[in-house]
Amino acid sequence: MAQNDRRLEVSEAAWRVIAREGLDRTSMRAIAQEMDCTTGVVTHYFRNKQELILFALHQVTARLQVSMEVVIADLSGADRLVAMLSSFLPLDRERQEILQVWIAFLGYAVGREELMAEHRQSAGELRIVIVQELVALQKQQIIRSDIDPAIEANVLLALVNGVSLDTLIQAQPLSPEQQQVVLQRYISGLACN
Amino acid sequence: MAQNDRRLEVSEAAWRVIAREGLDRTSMRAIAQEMDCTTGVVTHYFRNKQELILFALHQVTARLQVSMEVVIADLSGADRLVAMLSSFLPLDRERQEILQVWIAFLGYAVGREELMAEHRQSAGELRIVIVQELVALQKQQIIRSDIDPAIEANVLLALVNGVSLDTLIQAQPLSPEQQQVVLQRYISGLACN
DNA sequence: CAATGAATATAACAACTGTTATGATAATTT
DNA sequence: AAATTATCATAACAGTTGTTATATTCATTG
Repeated sequence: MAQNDRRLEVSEAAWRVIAREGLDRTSMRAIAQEMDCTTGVVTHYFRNKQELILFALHQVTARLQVSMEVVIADLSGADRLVAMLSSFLPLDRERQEILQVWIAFLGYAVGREELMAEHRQSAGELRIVIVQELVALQKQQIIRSDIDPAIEANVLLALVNGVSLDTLIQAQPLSPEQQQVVLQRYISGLACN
Repeated sequence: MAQNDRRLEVSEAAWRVIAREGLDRTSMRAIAQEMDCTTGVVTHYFRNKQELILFALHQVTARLQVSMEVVIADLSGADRLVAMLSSFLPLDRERQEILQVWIAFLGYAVGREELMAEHRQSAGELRIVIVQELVALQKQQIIRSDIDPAIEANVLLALVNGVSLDTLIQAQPLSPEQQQVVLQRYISGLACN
């Protein structure tokens, strides 16, 4: 579908501007300039700026979710959980850009309940996936039975988000290898004695 | 000093507007209106908006740091580390607002290296404090000697930031009690066998 | 080929932004 | 008491914003 492709082009141009210049400097005109065209294109595919922002935010979460499902396709056991969570870490340039855009969106959502609700929506969906994974690992007696999946899912996602943030705000951040080690070590701590 | 008091008033008014309406809607006029006065006050105590933003950001981190030092004053051992890190968790309304403002600033700093450098500055200072604390605990043989303080400090701060974020973006977030349990449990895992 | 509609450009709109200059008033200092 | 300065209000500025309307070009369809 060519229409959808063009919408994606606009959305990705928006990403680039956001990561490079910040969300508040990402105007309709700046996005158009990034695409080497005029605002006519942008306004033709998106009614509002809010519709554009929302679409771009959905693209961020959707892309992460797809890349996760690809990675875990042929894995099982604890490795599978590690891979699931690792797929959200900013291990390469693309995911670093996604993280930047995501943080920009999150900051923008402060004081905007409709946008914050979107974040909670996607975070909630992801949380459910993790909960199910933990339940499955418990049934397989791979992780301890005294773990509450409903809580541990929050902790695991918190660890991933925190480690991701670390790469943004720390002058001496964890290296990609260290990030994965941290995650792996924590999860191996959940294993049956 | 009355001058400084008035600057703080402006800064705190800015906080309230940011948490309520978002950073991009926090204009000079909005801040003035929040103080029930005109922009003359705002411009009199701050040259630029950037100077105001930077001052408010400093206030956020400074307030957190002071409250931390108060809490840990008469503590020692592992409890001290737990208390240090807990003081950054959004356990009450005030710290929840601080978190919101902090996230708004962080998102605003994406694409603005000068502002991001400020974040890295304060994060780096905090990290050093944690590293020193870990070294001290190692010397007292309270935590394991195979732990690398330089890395573990990042992990601990990542966990705190992640758990804090959890309360913002999860529909079913960890309760204040659970947040502290998570932290306490992780730190007790660092103890000497 | 004609016609319909999509795709893009251009321009104008009012609203809002940070900044600055200018007054007016109150407080402090000399 | 006079003078100076801090404090605050008001107004105007140029620039930017999202939005909208209109015009033009192009492709598709009947």
